[in-house]
Amino acid sequence: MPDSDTKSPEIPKAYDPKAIEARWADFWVKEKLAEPEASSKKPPFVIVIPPPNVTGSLHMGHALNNTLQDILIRWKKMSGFDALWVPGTDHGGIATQNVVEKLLKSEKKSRYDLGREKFLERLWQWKKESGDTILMQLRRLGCMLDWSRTHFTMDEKCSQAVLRAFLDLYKKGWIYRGKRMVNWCVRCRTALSDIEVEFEERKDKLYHIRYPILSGKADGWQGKPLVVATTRPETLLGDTAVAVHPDDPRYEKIHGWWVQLPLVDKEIAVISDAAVDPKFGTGVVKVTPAHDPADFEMGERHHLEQVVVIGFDGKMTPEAGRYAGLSREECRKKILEDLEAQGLVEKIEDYPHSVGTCYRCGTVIEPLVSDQWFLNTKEMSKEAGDATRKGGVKIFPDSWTKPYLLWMDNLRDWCISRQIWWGHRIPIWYCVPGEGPEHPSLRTSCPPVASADSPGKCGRHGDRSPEETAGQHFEQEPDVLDTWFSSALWPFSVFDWPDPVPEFKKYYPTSVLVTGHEILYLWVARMVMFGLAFQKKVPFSQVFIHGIVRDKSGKKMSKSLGNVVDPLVMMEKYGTDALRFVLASQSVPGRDLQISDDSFVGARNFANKIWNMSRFVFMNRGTGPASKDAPLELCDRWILSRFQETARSVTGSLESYNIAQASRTLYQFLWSEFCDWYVELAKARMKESLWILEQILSGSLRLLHPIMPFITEELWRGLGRTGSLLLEEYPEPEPKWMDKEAEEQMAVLMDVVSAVRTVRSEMNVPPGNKIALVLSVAEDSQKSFYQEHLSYIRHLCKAENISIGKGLAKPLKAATAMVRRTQIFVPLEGLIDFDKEKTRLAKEVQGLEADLEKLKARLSNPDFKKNAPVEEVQKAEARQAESAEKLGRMRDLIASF
RNA sequence: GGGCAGUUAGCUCAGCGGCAGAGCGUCCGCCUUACACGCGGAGGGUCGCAGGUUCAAAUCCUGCACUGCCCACCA
Repeated sequence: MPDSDTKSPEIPKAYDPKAIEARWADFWVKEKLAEPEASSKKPPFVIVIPPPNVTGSLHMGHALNNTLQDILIRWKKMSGFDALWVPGTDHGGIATQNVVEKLLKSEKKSRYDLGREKFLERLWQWKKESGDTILMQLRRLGCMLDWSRTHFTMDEKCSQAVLRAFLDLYKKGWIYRGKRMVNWCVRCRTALSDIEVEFEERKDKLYHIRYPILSGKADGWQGKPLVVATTRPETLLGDTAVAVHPDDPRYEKIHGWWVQLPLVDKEIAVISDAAVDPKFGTGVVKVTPAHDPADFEMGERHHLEQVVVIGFDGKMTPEAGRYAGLSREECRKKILEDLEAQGLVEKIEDYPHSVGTCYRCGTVIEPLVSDQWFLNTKEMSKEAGDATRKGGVKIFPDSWTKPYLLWMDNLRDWCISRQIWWGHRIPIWYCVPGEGPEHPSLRTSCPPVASADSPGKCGRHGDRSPEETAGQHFEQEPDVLDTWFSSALWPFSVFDWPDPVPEFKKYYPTSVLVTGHEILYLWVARMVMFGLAFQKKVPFSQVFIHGIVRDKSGKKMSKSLGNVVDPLVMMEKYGTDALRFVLASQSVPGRDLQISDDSFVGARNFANKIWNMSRFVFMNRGTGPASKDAPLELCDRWILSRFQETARSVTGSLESYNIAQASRTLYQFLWSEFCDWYVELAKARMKESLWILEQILSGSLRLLHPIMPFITEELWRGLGRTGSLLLEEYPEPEPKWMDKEAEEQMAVLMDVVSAVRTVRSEMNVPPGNKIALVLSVAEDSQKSFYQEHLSYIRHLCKAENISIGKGLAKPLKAATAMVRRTQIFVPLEGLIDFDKEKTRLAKEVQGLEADLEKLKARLSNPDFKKNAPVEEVQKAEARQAESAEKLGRMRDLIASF
């Protein structure tokens, strides 16, 4: 018996991804297959990568995001498009600065110890190491990125784009500086925008605190304190009023009274404001204008004093008197102790509520008043919303359109300044006299100057004599821009705007943006706004939103939870194609992905199955030439038809971004149809089948290539082809090979074979034993059909001496007896009851016909078309077409019996 | 408080008007000359609950329950 391993020593029995992956990844780069053909007449298909932050290495979310993009790029390239995928990385603002600060911490240093310049040097050094790692890892994933266009959000070109964009917006008056309450992270020591705050549900306490009443002797209030409810007793030190709802009958007599602020020698007024919810707590609220956004606004309305008791470092300020220097948490504890001591705590309730935290470090946000730069997005967001409503930006799945528009329509001004050092320094210059407060704006009375370079003079001092302006110099705004500012320019900064490369016209707007829903507002919405503002065109016409990678139990993967599945480890262990297949086959539109270590085994096995199926074909090529001219018989017609249907379905799924469906269709076809049935049948008639085997294999490799590029390239070579699959055409379904009759007939035979196998198994006939088979059919007319395909049944059931008769039905007991003589009797009457099937189908056809009649009547009614909403009419028409098509299919099916 | 998903086999999930499915796990039998990372077979389901529409509902509509996510100045 010839051993297959000695027969083809160069093809190992088990697929070993490691042996080939690096080779192909290099090949694609070396052959410049990812570079577009700008001068070709092919229509462009362009994706710009969501640039990973340079914070470390590739995680599963990156692997998913980039696998999906690569699938689209490869598919479109094979489908005749001029495909371009632009790579790059993001400086990542706070996220990256935090990473380096953590490194410094291990050296027991802070960024202030190093100073701005030295600290930035460290960051650039880190960027160099981390950024290139990520790009290399993307290459290992197989990503067909055009590396010659790699950008970094802080490189020279992107910085030019940021500068230009800032100055344009500043000139329009949309960027302004203002003293506002912002979300302050006391750990990162910077302001954050509203969407950079993440709310976290916490089991907290609601403290009811007594504020003694000082004035008034109206009925019922003698000696009683006013009780306020708060979750933050420590802010009491900054209270400048208490408030009630104007129409609250319980408190209508006490408006304008005075109460004693506990622990502080201070009297504060009772004000009335409609923002107070009478149903909350006691209906009385303490007002701390310096430390709560709602109170801040209330303070503005009532001209209340702002008493800052918590500083930018999260510690109590000197204003907090004897509590100064304590942290927020310590202060709360101390305050409560002191209040208890004075009997001023009425009660403490459990109170679950959500607390704002920093999206980068998780520290509880402190609302603080500070000077910040803001971008008024009113006009931009309106334009962006309208563009989306008009269909200029289509979001898949559509369920995200509504929340996206809701956000866009309710935008408040964007706080774009950050008090960190890593990022684009704001191009504003102040003309200042000399030493003084830290921030240059506090040292000058001159208006700030927006400029690309350090300006030589400001508007006010420009025409004065040098003596008058002695000591005057210019200092740049120390703040940097929110990292998402440069991200919002990404779709055109990668093409070197404001001095774009010549092919910019062809490649902008891009085709599709592929991203997870967690940055829909943070990034996608802002790209649309900036695209319209600076290019007058939306940056992409489609947005493909994929899910978030979660662990086995549905939790988000995070280092702190220790539930991360590292894509690099999985690639190493199971192969990159297996990783890609897992991610692809789990990417159901609108759903998050749940991935665990063992998700990969199935995908690895699938790769191995394809490997061995191909190996089988290769082995048989050696036995003789494939005969193109062998007449096609049923199983050939069947598999050819199934292949066309598979190609049709896969393309359709890809077009609607249903990557999971495309992957599963291919899996099902290759394993359960091609391998399990056709390849088995082919063994009995290799000479006649070889050509079809090769055809289907070659087509399948092409169909599968975008999802599993490595193994398919390797097998393509094994098939004796040269070049890359990327240069081959993506299979299109050919109607001439569609064969409903063959599919129906094969389905019947497959059912028969299954039935026989079941009986064999139930009767404990060893798989190796041949059996004699008696098939009992319902009608004489069916005999010829089975007779004609006896060889299939013989081969797949290991049967010989098959006899077919009509009405041979006997109880299964009889079959048992017969098995002893290795004869199996299989009644087919019950298995495939043609009459019953026909009746069922006839009923369905009747239903469809009735439905169609009704629709027709409705649509031909002129009143309906006139009065019904447009969508209603369209829906009816669509349903009519659908039903008609289905009816046709049904009738064909019945006819095939 | 508002919005959006989800609830289908022991587990993870497809299906989304026309015969309830896959992978994994379980059980039985097989190293059948591509593959034991494999082959054949079996068992396993009131499709969350309650109504409604329909000739026909896991699928469409209404309500409810639970889970998750997003949004909101829950002091």
